[in-house]
Amino acid sequence: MLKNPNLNALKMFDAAARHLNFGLAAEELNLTQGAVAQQVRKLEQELDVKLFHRLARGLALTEAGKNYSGAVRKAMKIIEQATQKLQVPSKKLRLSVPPSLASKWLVPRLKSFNQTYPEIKVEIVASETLADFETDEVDLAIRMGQPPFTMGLIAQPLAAQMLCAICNPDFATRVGKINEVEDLINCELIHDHHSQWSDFITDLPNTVGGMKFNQTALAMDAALNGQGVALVPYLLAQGEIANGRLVELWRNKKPSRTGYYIIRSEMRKVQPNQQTMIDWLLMQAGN
Amino acid sequence: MLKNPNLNALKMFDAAARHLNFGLAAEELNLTQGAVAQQVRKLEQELDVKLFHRLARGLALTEAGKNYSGAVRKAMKIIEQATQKLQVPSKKLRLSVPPSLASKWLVPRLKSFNQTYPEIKVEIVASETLADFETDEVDLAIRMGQPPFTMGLIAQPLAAQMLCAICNPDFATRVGKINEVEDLINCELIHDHHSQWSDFITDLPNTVGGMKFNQTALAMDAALNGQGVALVPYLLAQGEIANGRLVELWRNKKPSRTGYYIIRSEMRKVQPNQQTMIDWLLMQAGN
DNA sequence: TTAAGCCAGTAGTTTTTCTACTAGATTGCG
DNA sequence: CGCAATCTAGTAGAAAAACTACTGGCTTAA
Repeated sequence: MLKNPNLNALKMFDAAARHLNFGLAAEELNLTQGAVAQQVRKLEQELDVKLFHRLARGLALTEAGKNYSGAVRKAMKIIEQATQKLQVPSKKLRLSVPPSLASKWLVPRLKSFNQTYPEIKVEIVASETLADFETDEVDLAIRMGQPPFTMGLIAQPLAAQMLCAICNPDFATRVGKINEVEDLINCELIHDHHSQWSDFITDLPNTVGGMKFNQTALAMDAALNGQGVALVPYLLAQGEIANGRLVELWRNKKPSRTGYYIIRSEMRKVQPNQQTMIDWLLMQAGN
Repeated sequence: MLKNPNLNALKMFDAAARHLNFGLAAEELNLTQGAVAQQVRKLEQELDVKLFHRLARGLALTEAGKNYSGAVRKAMKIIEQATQKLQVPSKKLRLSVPPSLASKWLVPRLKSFNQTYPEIKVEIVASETLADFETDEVDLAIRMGQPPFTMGLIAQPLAAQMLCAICNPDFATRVGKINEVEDLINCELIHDHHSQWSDFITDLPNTVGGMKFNQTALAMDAALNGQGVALVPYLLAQGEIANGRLVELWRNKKPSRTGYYIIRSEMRKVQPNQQTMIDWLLMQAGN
């Protein structure tokens, strides 16, 4: 009662105030003349204020009505604009990526994306988990793993895992040529939190240490630094191998369904921006 | 559809966004939790935008929700304020007065009113007709006449008409003392649009001219100027007679119901401001 | 493990809102 | 002067919406 005008009635008042004619206002709102007249009448009762002079031909705003209509018009405009803005799909694109893929693969290439699509504002969320898909409002994600992922998500392969053993050139000359992965058993092996050495080297002594990192990117940095041999997805090392800063000692060529996947929500349909990003990612990964 | 969110649902969204809790929002709006949740859900469908993250305990605004809520809050505030202002009775008081009464009686005294009641902003509408009571949004009016006035109006006597014949002192000495009104028949008679000389002087020759004005105030001015004798309501001349600038040659002492009345609408009830004005007017008129 | 807090969902009732008309008032035109 | 056009007021009844009262499920805190 105190601060409670019926807002839908207010909208009718606004239309009526603009047209100074219930019929035209009704037309604008896809209603009948009676509906608008009735609502305005009720509004006037509710507020206990006369808003219009009813003339034989049309309406005229009262003093109070004039003041009120100004404010109401302003408020309606704000809502209208905000609503419109809401419905224009945002040009932002939030991408959730594992931290190591972000630093070693995505970020170096992102400049080219920005140059090609300057209108798309990319936001990178470095994250390992998928739980944030909803709450972080991520549009797309890249994850390591193999299908099926959680229910409600759609996965599309980006690149196979293809682990490879890498070290820097100096270290490589020290190791010499190897034939099998097992030959590396006596090198300093650098571990990350996936620590998949044991999948390839049986009888790996627990004691044999080397460093351990919680991120693959850090393991790679250590390898670049000559601190040992790291086992990392080929995708991450590709660049550094090509420019000679890393040497590929071995690569797992066995095909596997495990790999990087582009993940998106089943709920929302793909926006053009998102499709652009997906295409670009696939191209960058060589598909 | 395009620019058509249900505004009442928007109000619920606003409340929910402030409390981040449907239950509390519902309490604020005197509704149940379900009603608010339902409306917000519908609003989200309508806009095709998720506004809240539903968490196990409470709500969190989405990115879109945050933006929208800001705008909506602003709009609601505007409406709230405008509505409040609307319901505070205006401190304005619009008074419709016959032009001559305004210039010769009311305006000279208005200064004292303003000093006594500085918080009341008085607006004078000089007008002869009563038709404007509705469309001009006049709070009170003063009119010459006799009851009953138009239906729907309440009249309260302010002062009797009490016509008097006046001229300036010089002119008065020339005329000399008179016993009856008819003695004035040979003077220059000044007429206004009421032209009531003929009510008192029978056999008034049409030809006898003198000046004619469409406002009593102008007739009075002519009399002040020594251009003749005017017949005006005593109320208007009172001041000038008291200060000696006019001389009263004759006064109609016969009582009559015709006079100045304070008129107000039967519809609206008397506001305190209006009562103040009525009391002040009566006092000024000597009641 | 239980209790409490909070959202989602649903069926059914209550309330509101719309429509379709009719009536009355005023204006403009022939 | 009277007829046609234009508008608003008002009303009853139909249609639509909004609200309540619950139930169920999930999550956190004790």
